[in-house]
Amino acid sequence: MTIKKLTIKDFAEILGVSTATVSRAFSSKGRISDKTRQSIIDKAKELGYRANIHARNLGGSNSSTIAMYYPELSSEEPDYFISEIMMGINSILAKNGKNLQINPLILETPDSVLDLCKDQILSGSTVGVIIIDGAKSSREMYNCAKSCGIPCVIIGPMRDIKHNNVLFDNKHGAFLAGRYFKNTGHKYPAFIGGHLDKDKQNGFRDGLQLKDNEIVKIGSGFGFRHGYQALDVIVEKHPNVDCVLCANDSMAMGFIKAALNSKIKIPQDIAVIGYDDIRSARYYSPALSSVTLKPYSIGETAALLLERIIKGEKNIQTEIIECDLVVRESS
Amino acid sequence: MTIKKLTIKDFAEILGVSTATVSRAFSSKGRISDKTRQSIIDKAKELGYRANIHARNLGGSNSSTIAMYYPELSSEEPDYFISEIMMGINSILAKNGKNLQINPLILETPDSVLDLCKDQILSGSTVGVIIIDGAKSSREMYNCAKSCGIPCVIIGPMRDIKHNNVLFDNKHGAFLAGRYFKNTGHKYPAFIGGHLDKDKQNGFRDGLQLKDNEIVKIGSGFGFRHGYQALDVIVEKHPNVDCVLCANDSMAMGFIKAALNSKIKIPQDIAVIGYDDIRSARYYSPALSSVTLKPYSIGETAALLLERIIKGEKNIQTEIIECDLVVRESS
DNA sequence: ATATATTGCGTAAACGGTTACGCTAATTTA
DNA sequence: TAAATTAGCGTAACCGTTTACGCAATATAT
Repeated sequence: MTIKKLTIKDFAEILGVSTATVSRAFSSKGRISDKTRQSIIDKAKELGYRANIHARNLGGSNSSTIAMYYPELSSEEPDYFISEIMMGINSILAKNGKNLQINPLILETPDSVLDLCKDQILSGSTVGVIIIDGAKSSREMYNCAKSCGIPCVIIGPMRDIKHNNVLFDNKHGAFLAGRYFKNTGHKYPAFIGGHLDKDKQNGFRDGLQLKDNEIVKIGSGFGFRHGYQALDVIVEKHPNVDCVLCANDSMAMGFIKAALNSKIKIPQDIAVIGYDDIRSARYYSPALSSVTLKPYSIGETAALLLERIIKGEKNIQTEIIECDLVVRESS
Repeated sequence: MTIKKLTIKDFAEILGVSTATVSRAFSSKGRISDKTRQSIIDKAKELGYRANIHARNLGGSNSSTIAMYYPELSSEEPDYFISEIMMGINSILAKNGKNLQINPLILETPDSVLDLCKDQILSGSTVGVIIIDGAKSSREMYNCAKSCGIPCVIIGPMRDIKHNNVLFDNKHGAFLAGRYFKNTGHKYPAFIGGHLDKDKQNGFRDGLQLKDNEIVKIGSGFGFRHGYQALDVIVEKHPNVDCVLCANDSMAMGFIKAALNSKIKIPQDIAVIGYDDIRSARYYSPALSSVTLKPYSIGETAALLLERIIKGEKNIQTEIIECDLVVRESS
């Protein structure tokens, strides 16, 4: 049933031209008359000729797929923040005829998977790489791409990388939340988030003008469930907490839901601020206050940046994503 | 800066063996002693030799990337349903050393993009295909994969395809919602959703035991925003509506948010049921009633199915995803 | 008009692997 | 112990492109 693929040789023969001419018709390089090119393209459509991608890449032209690596923090709950970034990236790439290949990097990514990822990069199967920081192995992937000279942009707070990345200042974002709580007269803050959130913790502390030990810290994961469970800890061990910053919006929603279930009023009893401002935040009720990172547009920005690098621009300045506090109903 | 890649020839020469032997060390076919294989693998790790993926594929072995095509209904709002499916798929694939390549099919996908997608399939750049139905061109991609003899599973309500797909019975799901509304004494139903939702509309109608024209239908898109806007239409044109089924959860959340903003009580004034049961549904407040499709596990199921097909199983029965109505606080 | 540059295309050598085939050495069978 | 089989490896053809190079024909400059 599978039809034998038409190769360039067959196709060229039918047309009575050389394979080189056919190849040139589809490439932007090389010399060929417009007339010939057009007639070849037409004929290709008619006969269903398509160049084999692998042969193409082997031959020298370069691939059109971009690899993306993202941390998979939880396997049971989807990460909307990353999903939104991904969609943003893809919206740009698809426009320009590129494909996105996505690779989860779990906390303890097995070597086998890491190997496969490196294969992609090392084999030139990929023209560019976008890494969302967060996994232990993200750094490794970055180094791998770098040492291969493959265009690469990093999304996240990898501070030491000065060029070609899109960075958001989590410390500042959390600072805004802290300052807001202080200004609105809240006294007993809690931070819900994981070990990866040092920046946010510090910013929050500074905004509140408190010491580290004056802030309750709870954290075991990043999903709705973890936010939900955090309420118990607050109720049982820290009942006087009156404001909470969550490291992402999912946790904030989980937390609020648990609070409402326990007849705790949001924001009257506890004011809550989330982080990332995923699309659904404003539709939550109470509408979620959040530090806005605009994940969809982060994705777009990253993709655009990558395309500039691929085109050859050098040392592009890091794009800093402005983060703002959007106060809605939950605080 | 870019290091010259070690080719199989160079590598073989260093080891003092032939390229064939090196190749065999990494493939599962061919005859080679365990001792030689091990020493080659060790040496490869040491020297950093990696086979070029394109050459590999050209030579004859097959790729390890799976292409996924999904409809991009809205470019401004992320589709959590699809994101969750995607994560589910990837969780399985990553475990088995495969990569996922994702390709949005927008309503009017330009030919250029479609071409690129077909390239993937036709060039054998891909071992398998997963299609989420919904875009006009999904069918086209399906036919393309089929005619190339490439393993393919479809997620969605493409009824006429009897084998190798993951199907959910939207008509039944919506029926459950309709019946529930009827049983709980609701009289004036509305359906919010787009033109793609004929099945849901019909099922809803049957569950309600009403005629088509007795149900208000509103719909212009699939995002939070569209749900939000739908409320205006209800308030202005159909003020007696007392229950609403939305074609997905995002719209339901948007709708509820708008209602709450207008002091309309959910579920007392209007009962709302969503569709898909995305992860955040249960954390919404009021917790969203929804027809559960468990998108994450749909993704897992599809990936598992595809792997069986790739392994050679034939005519695997369609996996039917049971849909259930989960009643929470919004209805 | 001739000299020179350019255009359009074909020939054939890469690109970096896989694998059919063949040969020798080791093992099994009778 | 000889014959038959098998295991282990090398040689070289092949996968389907791209592209450097070369040559004629055409366009441009002098």
